[in-house]
Amino acid sequence: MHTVLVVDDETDILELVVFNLERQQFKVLTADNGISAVQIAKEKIPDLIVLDLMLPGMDGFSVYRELRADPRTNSIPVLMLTAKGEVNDRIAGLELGADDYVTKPFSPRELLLRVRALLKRTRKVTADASLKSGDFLLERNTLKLFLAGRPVDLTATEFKLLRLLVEASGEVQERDALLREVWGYSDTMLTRTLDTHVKRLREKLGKHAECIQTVRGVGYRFVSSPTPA
Amino acid sequence: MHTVLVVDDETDILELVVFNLERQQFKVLTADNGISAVQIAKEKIPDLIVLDLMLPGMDGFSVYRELRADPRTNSIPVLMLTAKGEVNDRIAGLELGADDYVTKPFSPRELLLRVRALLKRTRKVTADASLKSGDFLLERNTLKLFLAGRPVDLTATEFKLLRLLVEASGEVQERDALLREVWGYSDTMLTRTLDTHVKRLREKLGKHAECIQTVRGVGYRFVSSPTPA
DNA sequence: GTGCGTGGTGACGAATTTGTGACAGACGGT
DNA sequence: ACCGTCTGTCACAAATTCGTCACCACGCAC
Repeated sequence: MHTVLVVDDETDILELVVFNLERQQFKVLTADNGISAVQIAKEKIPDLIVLDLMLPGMDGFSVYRELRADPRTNSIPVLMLTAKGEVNDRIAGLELGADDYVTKPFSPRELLLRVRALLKRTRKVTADASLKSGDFLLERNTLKLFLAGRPVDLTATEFKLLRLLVEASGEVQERDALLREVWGYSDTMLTRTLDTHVKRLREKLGKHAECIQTVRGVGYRFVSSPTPA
Repeated sequence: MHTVLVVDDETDILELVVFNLERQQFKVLTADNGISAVQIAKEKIPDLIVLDLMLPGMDGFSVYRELRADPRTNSIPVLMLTAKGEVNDRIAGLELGADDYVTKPFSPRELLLRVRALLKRTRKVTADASLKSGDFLLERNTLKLFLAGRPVDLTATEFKLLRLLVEASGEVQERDALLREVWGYSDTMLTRTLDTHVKRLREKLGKHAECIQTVRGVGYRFVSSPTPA
């Protein structure tokens, strides 16, 4: 199940819909009027935003720029939608960084297909904007950690470290890379510094300590749901 | 730098080009005639395939299906390209699973932009092409081996060894070569070290142990589907 | 069957790599 | 200056990995 924010002028409302990838159907979840689309996006963090460029009294492009400016929304794929079919406009949209661009008139089916394609493509990247497993919640965007609802204080270094690990969730991050990215280029760091910080992170992660797996001889890896062996 | 395979009829050739994401330029690498596009794709494993549907004497859709049918190419994003501008055709393309669809006439710049967008989106996914064959899935980044879905932890050396074998799937790798590439140049390794590691690998491979065949007097060979012969 | 050469196996100790607790300096706020 | 926190470092413990060896098993030629 995916959440898609549709910023449209057809109905003159902003719709937060759930898109069922299998059944290929939209379903309106909430409909708020008078609230900025950008506002909603930042709160709801949808998986995809369908942005109509022909908004009344509003420049679609500037909405887009706002979305890209905020860390919470800047990685959400955007499908632009417009009546303008001119090549120039299509280029402008794509050049800005839109992930796709559909021009009216289009069949609902085509839009659906493009949405599906986009969701499929970006699922892994955006699906877990915030990682959750049980009482463990790591907000990727704000980079705050919650355990059982309670926020956990992370120091700056721990933050950087955890962030690198989480952003490459599932992949092994080499010790060298971590040292370089967290502490800057330093060959001075020949010691157990990294290990110590990993230890401290694990302490704060409590029973979720296993989420940070050590890969001997290589580095560390973050996994949301630790698989035994 | 990305490799893009362009299957086009404009020039009547198949072009393997390198796409410079920063400078936004294509550059023809090789141009072979008379060779199946699918063939090239399977050999070169490009990062992206631009597929013209209006190939002479050839159905673009069937090329597409062939690409999707092979494990080596089935994860490569495909951008379809055609003169057919009808909605139905666009739907057909997207429905098949194409990652994008551009209709002629289009400005070269727009194509470039779409290519860039696609590469950007799929970079991370395809960059770490994981080796797959049968039940095997060897993820380079993760340093993990999946057997029928279940993760198997490999040590650094085991991984190097298996990787070499799998990458040359089907071919015999000589003992010397393996020793050299895994352990560096070493004539010191006159012992049973390689054998031991092969043994350990086979243990971890479980019932797939037979996939690593020993070729007496020469070396080892990896085969995805061991033939009893 | 016997003998030779090559590969397989289990065990073991050394080497390498990580985890841990403690500690002292640095930094910032009061 | 005082105090608490954050950080890097160290010495040492614990955990794995790795190479080696002795020994066994198998295939092949005779």
